[in-house]
Formats: sequence, C-alpha cells, structure tokens
Amino acid sequence: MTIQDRTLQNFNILHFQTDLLTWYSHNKRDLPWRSNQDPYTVWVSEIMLQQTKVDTVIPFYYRFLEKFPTVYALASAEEQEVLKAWEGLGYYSRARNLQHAVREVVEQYDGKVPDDPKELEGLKGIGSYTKGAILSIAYNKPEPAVDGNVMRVFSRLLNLEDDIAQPKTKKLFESIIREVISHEDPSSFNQAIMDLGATICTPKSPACMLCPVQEHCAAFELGVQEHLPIKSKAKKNKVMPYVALLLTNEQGEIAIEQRPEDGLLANLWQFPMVPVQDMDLELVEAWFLANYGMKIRLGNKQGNLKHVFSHLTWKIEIFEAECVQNSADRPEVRFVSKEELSTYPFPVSHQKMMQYL
DNA sequence: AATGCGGGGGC
DNA sequence: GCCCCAGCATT
Repeated sequence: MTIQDRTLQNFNILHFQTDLLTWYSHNKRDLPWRSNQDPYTVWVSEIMLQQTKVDTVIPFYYRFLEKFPTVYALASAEEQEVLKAWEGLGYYSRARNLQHAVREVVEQYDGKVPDDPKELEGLKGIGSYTKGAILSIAYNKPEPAVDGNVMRVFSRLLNLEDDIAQPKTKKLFESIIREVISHEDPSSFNQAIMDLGATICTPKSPACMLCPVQEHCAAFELGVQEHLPIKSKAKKNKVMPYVALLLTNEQGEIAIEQRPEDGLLANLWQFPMVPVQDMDLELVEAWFLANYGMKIRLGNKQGNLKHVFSHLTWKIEIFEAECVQNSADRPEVRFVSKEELSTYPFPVSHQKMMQYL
C-alpha cells in the first residue's frame, strides 16, 4: 500500500469528481485562454500565469497574441520585440525561454506543440506544472498540473501537513492527483481545482460555506483549514543602494545601457546605475570614469526610488548628469532621444524614472 | 535541496 | 511590513 493510498483511504474519489465537475460546469471563470484548445495559446497563457495573477495576465495575453498569433510569428520575431511585449510582466526569462522553445517546436516538430510528456518537458521554460497543464487542457490527457492552488486545496482536503515549499511535497501531490484526476475530463478537473483555489479555497479566509466539496474536506471537518497548508518561510531580501543617472550629452540625448544576458532583468535596458556605499556621492564621477570610460559632471538630485524584488531591494537616488567627455566605445551603452526610449524594453523601476526627464 | 528570478495586490 | 500569485532553471 503506497503513501497516497493510505492518504486517500477515506476519500471518495468518484463522488469528489462529480461534485467538483458539477460545480465547475456552472461556475467556471470566463477567461480569454478558455475560448479554445489551441496548444500554442494554452502554452502562452500558462507561461504568463506562472507566479502571476489572472487579472495581471489578461491584458498582456491579448496584446502578446495579437502581435504573435502563431508559433511561426513568435519564432521569427526579434528577441527585443518579445521582451517589449513582456515589459512590465516580470520574470523576463519566461519570455526568452518561450521564444527559444517555440523556435525548437518550429524546427524539430514541424510547428506542432508536442503531446508527449518527455518532449514537452525538454522544452525551455516547461516544467512539471506547465507540462501537465498543456497535456490536460490542450490534449485531454489525465496528467497532474500541480501548482500552489492544487497543493493548498489538497493539503486541506486531506489534512496534509507536509511543507509545500519543499520540492518533494510537490511530487507527493502529483502522485495523489494521478489517483484522483477524472479520466473522462482531465482538462476540467485540473482547471476546476485552480478555480476552486482562486475563488473559494483561498490562502486566507477560505469560503468553506460556499465550497462544493466541503463534505470531502478533512481540514474543514477538523476546523483547521486556516492553518493549512504548511509553508516554511523564505529568507528575507537584501537592500542594494544605487545612484541612477539621467545622463545627457550635448545633443540632449540620454544614456541607456543593456543589461547582461544573464541574471536579473537579463537583456533589458536601463539608465546607468552606480553602486554606492552609504550614498557616498564623491565617488560617483570617478567610478563612472573607471567603469565606463566617460567623464561626467553630476548635477542635481531628482528623486528617490525604492523597488522591491522577490529576493532583493533597490534603493535608488536619481541624479541628473552631463557627459563631459566620452572616450568609451561600449556597444551596450547608447545615447538616444526621448522619443526612441519607448522602443526599448525597460523594467518597471526604470520606467518610473522617466517622469524626471 | 536551496537559490535566483518581477511585479502587483491584499491585509 | 509580510504573504501570495496557474513555477522554472541552475547549482
């Protein structure tokens, strides 16, 4: 007898499926990516929805598919165009991995999104969740798609106290879902759990009195639903102080630079940033000369900006500056007009600086 | 298993 | 402030 069999021994699978799917058929959310089963558009939606709320995704989803309606359109686009369409959505490696994977689909799979688990998981940006979502939603295969919703809902249904921050816990839930998923309608089953988690079985103050599967819920029976799921704390982030420069040349053009192709905000553009200790402004001009080969004159302070990422915080002082002498020739640094700025993908933090121009 | 990777919204 | 959100890649 396996662990999940013991876990499920008092769980009425068929009754649960019926209650869940009946509720879903009458209460499912009307979402743009539910209008068809096109594997490409399902794929795009699932990538955008990673760690991102439905309401945030919707306008990006429409704009993205208007610009890149097919795998061929996305495969043949410039990466900068794709990043521009992703601008503001965050986790930008999702966009670059998606395009990389779509190009592989065009070249290796004749433009058809694979319906094979191994082939799907081999594509950049597709992990266990997204693989299961595409297989179940686009191809009606009974594969688990375990995300935060699924772990929360089933932690409560089965009163499981496993730490959902740990990778092995996700595997446990995948084996559980394989036991309980509907083989008649796996697409609706997976999406029903997500809708339930988003609207009823919410992280705080779950609406148990409205829940269609309340009678199946061990946590509700014990009154412990508010204490589940168990999740260990993330470590707190670190503050990084910077001076950002609104740096202009004699033509009134403004300096921007492209970030490295790896790491935070990879390949996006920004105004030059100087790391500072204790906001020691004396060193900014010298640091810039040493690192950019550009003589600048620091001007007036324009404002402050605090930007919080999931793992660090930028604390930025914004200064005007003039380029006095430019003996550098770095391709990632450009002087552009204000009008041209809108053609480059910028992180939100640097979009906020544009008000000072 | 642990860490890096965005940005927004709820409380 | 902290937590969460239709997670994945890398180490």
